[in-house]
Amino acid sequence: MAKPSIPQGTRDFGPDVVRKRTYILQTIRAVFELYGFQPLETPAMENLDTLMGKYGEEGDKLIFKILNNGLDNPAKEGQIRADFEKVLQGKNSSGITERALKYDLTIPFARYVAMNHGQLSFPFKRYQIQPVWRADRPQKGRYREFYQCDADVVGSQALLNEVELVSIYHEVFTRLGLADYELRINSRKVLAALAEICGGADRITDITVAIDKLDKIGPDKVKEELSTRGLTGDQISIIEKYLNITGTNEEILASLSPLLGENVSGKNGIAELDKLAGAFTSPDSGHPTPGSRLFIDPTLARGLNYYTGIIFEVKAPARVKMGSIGGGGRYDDLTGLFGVPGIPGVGISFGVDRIYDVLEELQLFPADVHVGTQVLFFNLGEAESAYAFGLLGQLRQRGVRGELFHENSKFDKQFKYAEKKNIPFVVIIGEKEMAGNSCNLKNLRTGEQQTLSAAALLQYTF
RNA sequence: GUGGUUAUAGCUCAGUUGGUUAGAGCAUCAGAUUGUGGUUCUGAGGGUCGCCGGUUCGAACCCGGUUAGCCACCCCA
Repeated sequence: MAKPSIPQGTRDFGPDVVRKRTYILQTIRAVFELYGFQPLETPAMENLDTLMGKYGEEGDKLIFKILNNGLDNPAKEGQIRADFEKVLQGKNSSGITERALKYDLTIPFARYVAMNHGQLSFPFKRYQIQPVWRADRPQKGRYREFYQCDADVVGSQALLNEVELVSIYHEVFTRLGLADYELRINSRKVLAALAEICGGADRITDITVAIDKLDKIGPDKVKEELSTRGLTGDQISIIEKYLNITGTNEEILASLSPLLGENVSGKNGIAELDKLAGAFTSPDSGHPTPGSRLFIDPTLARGLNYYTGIIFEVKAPARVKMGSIGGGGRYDDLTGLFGVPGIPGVGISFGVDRIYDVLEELQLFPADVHVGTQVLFFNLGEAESAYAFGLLGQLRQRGVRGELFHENSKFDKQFKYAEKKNIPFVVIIGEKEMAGNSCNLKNLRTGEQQTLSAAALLQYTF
């Protein structure tokens, strides 16, 4: 038997890692609940045609497809060979594969809303915490199986939703100790206006793909790329002006207006950005005030082309080298893809695995995430352990997490077990203590030891 | 999907131009220590050098392939 292994880009999570991940997930879940979102889960796999074509050309390639069963059925051999020929030509492949692992949580959610819109009361606010899969090559901060935590509101056009989602981001990252995260916002309407002015609405993808790379490749390379994508010198010089816009949020908006304000879409986009950023400038509203962490970034584009309004992207603090740890945006008509038009929505996503890596690197996990067992009873022999076992049972009834060491081993070994499991207290009961109905309680963090009566132990606050 | 790089004990890593029986630290186990660990000392176990093939009298080392990790590109959380 060959050495066992797991598929590329997947991971096992040991006890310590699960505890830390749970800490992150619980923090996010608690904030979602705090804002009135309700849980939803969807299957690991979807029908392939639910997913195909929703994530752009690149996205389609990254969908994990599931092979149909029964391909080795001799009776169907001819048909299957013909189907496989189609696959080789990149055509319809339902004879070979018709299911796939889900690629994100937003499209399955849209599919769910489209299927159940008759039963849902709108606006419907749902959160979803589940793994997704991408057939990407693994590297830093990139896995083939990873968790997303999404919160979406559908059935409402109000900008108040965007405001609340910004508050959620702020609340979560503050609770996680990542107070110096950066939340960048932009509007697809502004980008659409830019495209309309520079060669037409259908150029929006060419333009956004190029300008999104600004901070990575620099302005000259961006101009180069725009040129190879067929934009004229005049158009590029408008985009150059657009890219040169910097400053505070107010300054950026003031510079955008003369450039795009004549365009209806541009005007709307600018007004929405203004309203959203302005919602957090009043210090005594009682709500989280992420004003200082909220940056309008005209170069933010985001790849998913179903976004139509405000778009979000969260960047880890600059002191760690990690890309985006969250993102989202408004989409006018996601369920329209599934035959139910007219349901607008807006949502955000947290990338738990990347957040984990960031917290690890910055050592921001609280020390007590590792505490499982609170108290360990030493095993000093048959009679002693039977006595200890009784006390342990009573403590457990009080909700104290405890264990009795499984064997009468050397102290050394029992201490090391406690240390390894990060158990803060041990109880040592020998012949003497048993006879006196007492016990020794040792705090391993401080090294202090006290002798208590059995009754006092049962009342002790661990 | 493209490119670079790495793979030696449970972990972190040495290993000379290719040369006899592949090493260290930590960890584990046993003992010094019969009821108070983390210090110290002594000893022990543990490796088909990622996998497959080739060159060679001889391969951990050179060559080809393959798998996996890491990194970058594309793209993205």
